[in-house]
Amino acid sequence: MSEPIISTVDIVLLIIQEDRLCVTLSNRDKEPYENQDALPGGYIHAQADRDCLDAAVRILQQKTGLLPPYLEQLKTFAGAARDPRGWSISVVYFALVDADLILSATNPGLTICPVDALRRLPFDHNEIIAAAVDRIRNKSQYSSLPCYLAGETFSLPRLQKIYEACLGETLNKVSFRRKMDELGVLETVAGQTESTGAHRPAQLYRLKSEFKNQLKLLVRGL
Amino acid sequence: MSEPIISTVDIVLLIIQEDRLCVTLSNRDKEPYENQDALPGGYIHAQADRDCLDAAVRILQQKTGLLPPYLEQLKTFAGAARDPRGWSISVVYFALVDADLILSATNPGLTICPVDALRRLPFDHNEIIAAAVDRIRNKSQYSSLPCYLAGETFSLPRLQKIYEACLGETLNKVSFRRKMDELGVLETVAGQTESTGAHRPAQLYRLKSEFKNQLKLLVRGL
DNA sequence: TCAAGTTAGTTACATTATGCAACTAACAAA
DNA sequence: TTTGTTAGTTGCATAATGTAACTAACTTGA
Repeated sequence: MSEPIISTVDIVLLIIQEDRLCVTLSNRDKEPYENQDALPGGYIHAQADRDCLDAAVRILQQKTGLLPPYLEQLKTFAGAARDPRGWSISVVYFALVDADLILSATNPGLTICPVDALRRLPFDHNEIIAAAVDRIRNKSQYSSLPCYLAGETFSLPRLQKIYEACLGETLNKVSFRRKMDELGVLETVAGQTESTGAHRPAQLYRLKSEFKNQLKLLVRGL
Repeated sequence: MSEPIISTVDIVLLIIQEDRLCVTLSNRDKEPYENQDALPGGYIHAQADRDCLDAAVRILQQKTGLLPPYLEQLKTFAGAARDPRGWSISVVYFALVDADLILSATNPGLTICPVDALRRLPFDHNEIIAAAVDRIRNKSQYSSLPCYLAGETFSLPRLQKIYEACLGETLNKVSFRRKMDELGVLETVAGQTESTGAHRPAQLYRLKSEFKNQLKLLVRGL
């Protein structure tokens, strides 16, 4: 039979702040590591949660008060050594959301930290965040994933900055615009604005409604 | 606190047989679904297994008697509805191995079945296998993953057939050979052989030793 | 011994994708 | 109305990819 194993869900909630990829940490209100910042997480409730995604949505709601437009299972971290309480399983999800939604929520226990400037975190949370960054970096190469880090509407120059933050490298402007065009997930919005200064204002775009909650992959032959 | 949750590991062991992608099923020796074919799996032993990978290796060894050259975590399937015993978590791995290794093992409880000709399986195992096929199809587009389905040595025409079985489409010969060359994971082996008929024999290749157990990804800019 | 059949592997070229530099456009501020 | 700054486009050089047609190496059978 199965031994008693601690079963939890943790969430890597990523946002863009000042053109940098950042993770949202939550101050722990219980032992172990009470009062330290760590990934938002919690126990799976076999009574309340129909599946893991349910648990992730519930926990995210409790800790941050929001339902992100993008939520995907990342990986499961398990073993005897990762939690002082003993053998544990953590099913980890990663979520993408517009930074403004978090900042406007003003949840007191939350901290935002750039993923490349993290200090040592409890459990194996540094390793988990590294896996999430790997995943988003990989998917950003051929998908519209980073769009979920932008708000409802955004300019292409801003979206390019977001892609660059995800990928950790600068991109060519013309190539980027061509690629977004051929992905076909964006549409212009009538009023253009985003006039942030003494220069030509940028056209605003939004995700086409049919892509509001899914990935469009660009399939490329071998 | 956490409720008691059944914690298991299941494995999608993929091989190529007659140029088709096939999955290895194991006859269940216990309830539920006793005597039916399903994915090889078993309970996590908190005492014996240091982590999930440990458990996967142990279970694979028990059920098939082999250690595959490639083993990667696929996804975790969990919920109240997937197992008649109640709320369960299954951390699923997928493994790739040369078909000859399985066929020579002659483990009596094993069945090989093409992934596109599966009947209804116990639990959510059809869904799990579909996820594994998705993953390998995706990774086959830009990595050397399918090489682990070939044996120690293989010809390029045979490797191309394997890639085609993984991707579910035919490939261009010249493009395929160019891509394998630029991936840089293969080396020729002196004696060429694989003369299977009245025609020119094919050069044999093998994975360079530094790639025997890892993926070489071709990074492609956005 | 040599022609026919079959698969392996290469070459040459057309087509498409990508990267870059230089351009024009649209605004604010002075 | 000139200047500075960012948005967006155009044209072209270079690189990647797909295709057809080739040559190479073998076995078999006349």
